[in-house]
Amino acid sequence: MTLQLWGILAVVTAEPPRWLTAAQQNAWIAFSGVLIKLPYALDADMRAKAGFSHFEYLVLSVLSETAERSLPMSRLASLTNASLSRMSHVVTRLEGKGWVSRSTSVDNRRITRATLTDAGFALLVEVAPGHVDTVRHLVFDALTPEQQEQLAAISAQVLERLDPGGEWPPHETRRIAEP
Amino acid sequence: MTLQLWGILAVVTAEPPRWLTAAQQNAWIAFSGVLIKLPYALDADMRAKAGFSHFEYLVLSVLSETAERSLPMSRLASLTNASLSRMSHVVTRLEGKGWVSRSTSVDNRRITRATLTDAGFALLVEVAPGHVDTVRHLVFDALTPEQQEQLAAISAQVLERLDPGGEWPPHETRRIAEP
DNA sequence: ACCCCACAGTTGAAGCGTCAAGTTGTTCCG
DNA sequence: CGGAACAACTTGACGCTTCAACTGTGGGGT
Repeated sequence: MTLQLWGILAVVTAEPPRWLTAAQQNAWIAFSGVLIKLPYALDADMRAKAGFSHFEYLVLSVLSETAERSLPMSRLASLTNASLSRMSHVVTRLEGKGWVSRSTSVDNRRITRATLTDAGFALLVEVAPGHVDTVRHLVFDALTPEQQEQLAAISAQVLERLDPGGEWPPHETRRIAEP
Repeated sequence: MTLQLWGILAVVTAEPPRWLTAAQQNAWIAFSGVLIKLPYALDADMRAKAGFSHFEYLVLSVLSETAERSLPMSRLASLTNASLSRMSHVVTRLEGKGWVSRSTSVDNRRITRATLTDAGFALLVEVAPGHVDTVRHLVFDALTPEQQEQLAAISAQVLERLDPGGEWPPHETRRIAEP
């Protein structure tokens, strides 16, 4: 097992500025390992099984859960924690592969809706169970039911710290007010 | 708070292939939010405070913890969970900024050692306390001591799943044996 | 000695995400 | 009703990571 020294500087400066406790250091070393490896593993799994990224899967998946299988770009972006710009690029790619189509909304022509095509939906049905298996295998099978609940609670509390109001995608273009 | 529907396909296929329980879904939705937002937050914090990425900080930090403030490239890569290629590029950049220097080892000329310069070390001393503050603020201050230990245990168990033997960087170039 | 192969690292192109700057379209408001 | 402000996107360039190929070195075998 490769040791992971994790952003904790061994040199203790003169005035210790509220350092981490030993227990916290242990927790942090292990946790940050998970933060790196788990997303990588999920992505690699997706690419191997389906030939596209975990994020693309997520986008298709979110679309599939809506009634019309379609969403405005900005809603899709915020649901997947992505910037609008990123979503635009991703949808362009997905469009190229024929899994999603774009269309401007009739009632508000600023809005572009991304819609899951039948091909995209079929793909998803094929791939989803395997992905769920992977998640279960990598995460939940390693944990007791109590730990699963602990994880939920811990995650919720940390999320609240990360994103108190709930607004996420680091704010997009905002025109500067000229004096 | 934006709801995050998380890779869980609403359409239940004919034969449910061992789905996730409701509790597991809750845990997964929250946890995957953390998986996305926390790395982003750490990186953003680092860029704002120091002008470089969290990963670069990590590299400098790991070097600073060694006796000689230097490591072979491959060791540095595996300690930071990076590929050798990535590390090579990163060290090139860090070298350009004057924080790290490269030198080929005398006893084994295949080996390149990356060494933290005095400037790099000074930088680290300046930046580290603020980073630790951020980690504590975003993670540990949100948790009770018991939860901190739970997080450590959960992380360790998941890590073992992700990386049973401990070998990580998804294997680099391996020359193909011709028949 | 010689050859083969594994090891350690580098390099360049391709892919994806971010950032800043556009383009339309809509609303607010005097 | 006319323009300023803003909202919803798109686009292009740039930076970082990965991937595949490449260079150079160090052991073994035979």
